[in-house]
This record gives sequence, structure tokens and C-alpha cells, in this order.
Amino acid sequence: MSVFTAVADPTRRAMLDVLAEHSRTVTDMAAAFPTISQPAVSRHLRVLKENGLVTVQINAQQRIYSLQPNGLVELDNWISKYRLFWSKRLDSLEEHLSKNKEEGDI
Amino acid sequence: MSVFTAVADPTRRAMLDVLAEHSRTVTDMAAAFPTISQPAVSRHLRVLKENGLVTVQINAQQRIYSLQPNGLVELDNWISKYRLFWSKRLDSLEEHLSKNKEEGDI
DNA sequence: TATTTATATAACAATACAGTTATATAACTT
DNA sequence: AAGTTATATAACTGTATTGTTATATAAATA
Repeated sequence: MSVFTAVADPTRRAMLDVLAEHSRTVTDMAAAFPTISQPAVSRHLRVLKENGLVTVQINAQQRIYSLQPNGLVELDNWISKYRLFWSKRLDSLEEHLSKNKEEGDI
Repeated sequence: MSVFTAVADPTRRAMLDVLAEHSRTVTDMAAAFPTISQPAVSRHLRVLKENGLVTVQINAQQRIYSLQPNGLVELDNWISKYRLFWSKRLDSLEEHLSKNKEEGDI
């Protein structure tokens, strides 16, 4: 699986959002996602871990999961190829707008 | 389906790469992806279109697909929330490195 | 030591996804 | 008009994904 697949799931994206606030144990995460079972939470966390999106610290029986956005850097690098395209598009829009500013005919 | 799911598929990401060079007809795209059938190509293009990643122009029987990275802007906005995190991490790494520069004990 | 707490894994069911072949649709060409 | 070209859709298959419940594992507590 890739980091693209990892963030394709809306529950996992929500989990990253929650972990962005602060690190949490599995039990805390399960409480934050009451619509799914604890095993489902555990498996989502495993996927996030396997893709470098979270790290785990052991504390007695607890596992404390923390955001670790390494995997997102990879995603960001991929997107950066395309960033050029939308800045181009915005440039030509701006150009168009400024050209037609006086004419009010956008 | 979301733009996250749209780019989760490696074939669709490759298609975006190809379209980033220049716009192409479905036949051209099918030629660029000889391992999958034309209907499969058509469906991938449909998914990309539904998620604002490509646009279509009609020319007789041909459909000319072009890169239209609107959907990627959405993805980029989502990531930007986390960009803060890895710049933080890099900052503390840099801090650590400069602190220990003279000591050679990274 | 027996019980409780915290988490992970196994086994399974339902759904989603990507691919296939066959075929429909629409426009151009002869 | 008949045939060809370009693309999309339908129907189906295999596999992946996500969820469930039951259970295993390991550490803390009584």
C-alpha cells in the first residue's frame, strides 16, 4: 500500500486530524471514533504507521500514537509537480482580469 | 469518490503525468497505457474528470482530455494543514544540528 | 496468582474497485 | 446508405478494503 492509499480513507484522514491536536492512546482514539470498533481503529493506525504517517511509543500496555508527517512529505513532493500548472492557470486568470479591468467585462 | 481516492490509483497518477506533457485523445491515452484495455482507460479518465483533475474537449468523435489540476488544489489545501508539522520537525532538526556542529556528535 | 486493562490479530462478511469482453452510440468516410 | 473510427457503457469476475465479533497477548493491579 502507498501513502496515497493510506490517506484515501476518510476515517484515516480524520485520525490524522485528531492526532494533529496531540498524541493519543488507542483507547483515546477509539473514543474519538465511536462509530467504529477498537479493532478497526487499531488497523487504521497500523496502516498509518506502515506509511510513515504516525509513530508509536510504548507505555506499559498502552501504545501512544503521534503524528509523524514524513509520508505526507512524499505526497507533497508528488503534488509539487503539478503546482506549476495551477499557478500557471492563476497567472493567466490574473492576466486576463487585469487586462479587462477597465472594461468591466470579465 | 473523492480526489484522494482518485489519485490513490497508480495508473491514474501515471495518466496525470502523461497529460501533464500535453492533452491527448482517449486513443492516445490507450496507446500510452498498453497494459490495460480502452474501456479501462475510459473509466479512469471518467474518474479523473469527476474529480476535477481533467477536462474534456469534443472534436468530432474524439474526446481530448487535458490536465486540470483544480482537484489537486483541494488535496494541496488539505496537506497544508500538516506542512506546519514537518517544517517544525525540520526546524528542530536544524537547531539540533547547529547546536552540535562543533562537537561532531550528531 | 487471578483479574482487569490495553491492544493486536484471526476469521469472516459485505462492499468497493479495477480489470475484462461484448456491445451501444455517434460521427466521419466511402 | 454502409462501413469505419472513436469512445462510452453494461455485465461480469477477481481482488482489495473495511467493517464486524471472538480471541490472543502482555502488562498492571488486587
